[in-house]
Amino acid sequence: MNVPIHPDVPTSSCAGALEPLKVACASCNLRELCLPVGLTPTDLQRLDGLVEKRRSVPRGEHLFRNGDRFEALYAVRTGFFKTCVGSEDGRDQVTGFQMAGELLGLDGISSDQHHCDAVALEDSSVCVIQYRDLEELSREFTVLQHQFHKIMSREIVRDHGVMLLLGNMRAEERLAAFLLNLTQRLQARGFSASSLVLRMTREEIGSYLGLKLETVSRTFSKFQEDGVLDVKQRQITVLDPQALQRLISNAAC
Amino acid sequence: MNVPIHPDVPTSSCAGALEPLKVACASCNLRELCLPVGLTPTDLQRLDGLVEKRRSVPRGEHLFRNGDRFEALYAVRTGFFKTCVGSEDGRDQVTGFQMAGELLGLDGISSDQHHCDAVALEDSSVCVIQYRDLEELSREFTVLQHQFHKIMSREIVRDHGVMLLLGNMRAEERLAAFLLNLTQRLQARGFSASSLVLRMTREEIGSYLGLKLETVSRTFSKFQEDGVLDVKQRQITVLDPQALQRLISNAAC
DNA sequence: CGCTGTTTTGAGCGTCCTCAAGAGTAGTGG
DNA sequence: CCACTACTCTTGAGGACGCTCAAAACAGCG
Repeated sequence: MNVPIHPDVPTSSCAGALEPLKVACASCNLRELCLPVGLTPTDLQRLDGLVEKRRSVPRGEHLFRNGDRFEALYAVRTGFFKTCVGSEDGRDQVTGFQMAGELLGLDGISSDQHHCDAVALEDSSVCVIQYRDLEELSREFTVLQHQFHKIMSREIVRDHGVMLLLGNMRAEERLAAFLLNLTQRLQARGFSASSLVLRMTREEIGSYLGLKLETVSRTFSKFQEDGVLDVKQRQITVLDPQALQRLISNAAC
Repeated sequence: MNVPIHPDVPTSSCAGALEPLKVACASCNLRELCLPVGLTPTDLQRLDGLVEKRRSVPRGEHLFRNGDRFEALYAVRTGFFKTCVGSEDGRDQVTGFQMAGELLGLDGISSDQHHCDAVALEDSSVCVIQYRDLEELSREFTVLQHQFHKIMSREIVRDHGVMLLLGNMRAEERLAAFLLNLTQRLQARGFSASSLVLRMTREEIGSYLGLKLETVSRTFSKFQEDGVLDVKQRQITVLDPQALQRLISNAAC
């Protein structure tokens, strides 16, 4: 388990059942990371109708699949997801890992059907946001509209960063960038920046980074030899974060 | 020059000066590819205020740069662009090539500043769409709002496709996918599907595909030897499009 | 405890990169 | 019109990085 520093951040242990429980964004402790960033408390009240229900997704299950009809976006409440796209000939590529407060399903807007699979990597729960409702409400709330656009744009910027990684970096640099990104996001959620538990396999990391699982494993081992990491299976301790940073900054040297 | 089949599609030859000429989307022959897809002619009339001016960008010049304040989106009217992101240590990655009817600048919404460079690869002209105006109008026109969301989502889906390419494909497959994508987009704009002129260097293609320019050149040569392409510098003729298709479908075999 | 899936590690190989030279093309100015 | 320069593209030879194939160690779970 990743150790929560802020005790009010939800952990997997409080994953709810799949009842359509009314959950107000106003009282959600993820509101500073999630869709309603920037909304005033009074706006938030009126937003209650938007997130009408939760859905829990057990580890290994799909939240949605490539080809599914698109109707809703999903905000991760607890747990951890991966998204992946597949090529015509069966290979697949992990396109991202999503944690609490992050949005899933944006790919579906383009043609009213999903273009990737979303799979829970641990027992998870999401808030279901009907896209029609979001469109309607964002016509009324300028702040919500703007925030939604920002989230989509941020996803585009993120994807461009991944392209840079896949197109230009070597194995060590890719893994370093991946780990730094993970720790930063965990830190923003109140977890330790130096100790983390990977929710995904070496193969999934490899798929995301454009590497084979053996290469990922070897690179972890090398980081351990160099004293940069302590690796015990999926339990990772970052001993020298600056070494990771140097890898991706001085990469050309 | 790519040979227009539909004579009403604009070519570079009619690139305008930089006067703030009033250009109505209603009378633009790109309207079926561009932002106002799906709007009725009467809606289009009311949209006139949105695209208030054009801007022409000579070959080699920047439309915007990483770090520039974000204020507007740009719809390519004529010409051809590349976008690229740079890493901390100076390497850069081409993240896309944009042609007539495609939107530039979506990356800027995330933090009110641009996160990539946009460079004209030939003398080009763009329609300037003030983002504030677009937000405002899309609150009024549901169709416009939805179309805009679709365009952002499509960009995300496209980026995921590029990740798949960069993460899983080998050099020949990457170049085949690139060429098929280009010819399809040119075809949608009324150009030949078999004959095209590349607007970018081997190095830029390589950067986009995560390859070195020598590898791109070698792969072009191999395609020529195999009778799949005819390559005369940047003048490309696709002799066997199905062979390209097979490369990316049967890739694993 | 045995089964299964994940991870580690080794050895050999292939694809693409690096370095380098030369040919082709475009733009500039005499 | 032709040299001159700068840039782009092609092609070759050698090497490096990551992949493939394979086996064994390890962890999780019924």
